[in-house]
Amino acid sequence: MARAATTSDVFNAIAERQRREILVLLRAGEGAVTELAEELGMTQPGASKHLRVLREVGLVRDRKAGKQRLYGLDARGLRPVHEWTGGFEWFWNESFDRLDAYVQDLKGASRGTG
Amino acid sequence: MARAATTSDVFNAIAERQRREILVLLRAGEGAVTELAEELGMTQPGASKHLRVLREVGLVRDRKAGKQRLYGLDARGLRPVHEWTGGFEWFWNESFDRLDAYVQDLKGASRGTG
DNA sequence: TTGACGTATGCCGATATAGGTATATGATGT
DNA sequence: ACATCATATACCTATATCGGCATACGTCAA
Repeated sequence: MARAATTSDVFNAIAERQRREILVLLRAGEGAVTELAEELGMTQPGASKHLRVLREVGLVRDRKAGKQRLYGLDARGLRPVHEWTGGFEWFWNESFDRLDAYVQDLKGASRGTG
Repeated sequence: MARAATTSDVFNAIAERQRREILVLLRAGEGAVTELAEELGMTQPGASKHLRVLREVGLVRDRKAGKQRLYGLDARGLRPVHEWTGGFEWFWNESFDRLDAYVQDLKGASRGTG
């Protein structure tokens, strides 16, 4: 079995750095495919394919504007990712409470582990 | 070119559902490979491979405990993901300010887009 | 219709994956 | 050393990727 499709999940969609960069760019406002491609230093088909993935997971919307097709951010799909990682916030905030002793334990027990 | 390695990035590492489930399980405390494999309904080698990925990106630490090898959560690596997605929080919280008009615009302009 | 522009898709090659099975490695106890 | 248990790795198959190039598709203007 191969890795899950990039379109199966927002997690998979944003695993690609270029796609994350596209999303960041789109925070500034809508952009046409060619613009985005140029700003990210990739080919037009490349940008188009990435935008397709982002569109299929709902992170991006498009509208026609003359000959162009403007892509705009719809970041609501990122919320689950934010919340999921937020479920671990405790583990890096309170890392001096319970976690600290645990980490010390790890370090003492196996020195050349990581 | 293929997709980036799962070990290249925390984003890539957590793109896999089973790995996310492992992390969730480990919130309850350390666990041995066999335990995790059983709880997640996967084979021991399968769990071991996923744990290897998580270890290589630093989301998990291991320590020897007798014959067993206990894996523990080190969720600090999830913080960048949380913060990155947090950079888009504005876009789902204030979606009635600037974004709303924009989305309406999208809906009106292209009905059968998605 | 023709032309020009913008975008999407098809095909290809190379690569890294996830899952399974068998087996090697490591650690413990006798 | 040996047997036993726990874990990691090697090998395999099938698959989905990402990137590039060529080209089809869509849209607008004359």
